[in-house]
Amino acid sequence: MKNIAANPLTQKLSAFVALSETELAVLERLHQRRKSFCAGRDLVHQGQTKQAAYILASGWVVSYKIQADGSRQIVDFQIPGDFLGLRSVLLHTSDHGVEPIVDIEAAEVMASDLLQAFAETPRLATAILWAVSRDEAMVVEHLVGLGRRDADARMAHFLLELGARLSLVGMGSKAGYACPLTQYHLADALGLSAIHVNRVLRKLRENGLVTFRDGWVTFDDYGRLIELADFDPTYLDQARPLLP
Amino acid sequence: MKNIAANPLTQKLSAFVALSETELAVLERLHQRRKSFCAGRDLVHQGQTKQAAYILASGWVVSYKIQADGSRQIVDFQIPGDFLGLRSVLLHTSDHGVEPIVDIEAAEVMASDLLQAFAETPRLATAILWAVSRDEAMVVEHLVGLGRRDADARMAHFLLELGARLSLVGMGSKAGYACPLTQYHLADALGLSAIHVNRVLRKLRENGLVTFRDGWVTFDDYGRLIELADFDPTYLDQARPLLP
DNA sequence: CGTTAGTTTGATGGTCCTCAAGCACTGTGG
DNA sequence: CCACAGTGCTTGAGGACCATCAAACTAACG
Repeated sequence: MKNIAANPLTQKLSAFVALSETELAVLERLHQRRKSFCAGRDLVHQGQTKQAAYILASGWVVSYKIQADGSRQIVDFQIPGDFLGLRSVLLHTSDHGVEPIVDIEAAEVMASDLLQAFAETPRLATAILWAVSRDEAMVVEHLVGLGRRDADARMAHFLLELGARLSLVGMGSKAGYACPLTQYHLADALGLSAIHVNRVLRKLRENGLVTFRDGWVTFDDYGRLIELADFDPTYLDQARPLLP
Repeated sequence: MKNIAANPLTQKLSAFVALSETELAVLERLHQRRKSFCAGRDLVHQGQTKQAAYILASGWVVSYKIQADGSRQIVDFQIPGDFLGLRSVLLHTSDHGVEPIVDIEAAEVMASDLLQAFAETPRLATAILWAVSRDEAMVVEHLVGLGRRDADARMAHFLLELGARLSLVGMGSKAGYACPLTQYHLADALGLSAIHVNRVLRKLRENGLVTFRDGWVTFDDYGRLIELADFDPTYLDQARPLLP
């Protein structure tokens, strides 16, 4: 038996599909072309036409769009095990920018690598498509939050979802997680001003729900936080494996 | 030469890929299992576990999520040529509801039909993946609008995007388009109250930008509307075909 | 030890929500 | 034919939520 959680993508997929030796090997092969990028230097520029897709191996990344007036909307954060820039490859042009929040390592994957892997192992293909669909579902949930949740519920939901995602790759639990985001990141993700983010965080902390401080998120009352956020982890937290 | 625009999906894809006879035939075959559904009766319920995917042949459809407090957020509208419920098939459970706005016709497609079509015609597979990626890009743009645009720009952007999509299937132009949506639909899509939607529409109309009235959208000043909305149709309006 | 990035607090005001009510149009049944 | 209910559109008044401006504070870093 190999080391099951050699990389975070494998770990994530293993939670939902029992992977065979062959499939584990294919996943490992996808991780070969490792590259490092340092924090703050855009990995992909908005509007860039030629680029590859990546699998994030370590570190945090942010995907965002800049408006004409200079304001920024963060679409999603990527954590280890997530794909970067898949859509950009298909559209042949990137509609958004991608920036490492901390120094990261990522494996470059060509469209051809992926197609070959799919042809070899159909079950793996299904697992990866599941992961991509899950990412899409998260974006939709994010959209709902921006449209129909007030600032408190939005923040609560965001912190809970991030916690659930991190748990899947062994970087978090119902107690909390390490988090390199600044309040400015939260503001740009949640469609709020950084000032209001600060007030919301204070309120949640004073109400004994969750603490965001010194690069660490602590759930003080997981149950009440879920209630406030109307958080339904179904789409993240598949109860049983999708494939036999 | 066959009738090129036998169905709206073919018409949409033809704008970006020169399709061969074989590919046209495969697309036609996907449309075989036609079904009709009447307005207002949910096609897919939020949380439903078993269902198929569809290609919309005629009519308008809305995808939405209902919150615990009863409020509704519309994620997207589908128009002829669009896919319905593709993600739900992969996730094995629907995270959103799907409701026809008017009486519609849709072709049911099984996952297996799609996979077979992909295997037969790789170029068609790429074209369809492009269409799916474009849908995703629209959801992202919608998210940005909710997070970072004020009500006026949001409305302007929405009406412009819809116009561009409809033009691709021959149902609209830079002059305007027929539109069966109510102001309540707009409110639920844009994260506003119906009352505020009404005021915004009045303002846009009085400023000579766009008129939304009696089931018809008329662009009174396309250029200024684009400027107000910061609308960039790149992601919808591929300048040159993606494939030779 | 000044600079910079990030956090915190206060004051003021605008955007947009909520409540309330009226109007126009359509279809229904007495 | 007319009362009626239902749906969708329109307008007004008051107020909540959150943005903006201004400024102080901390910690890290060269």
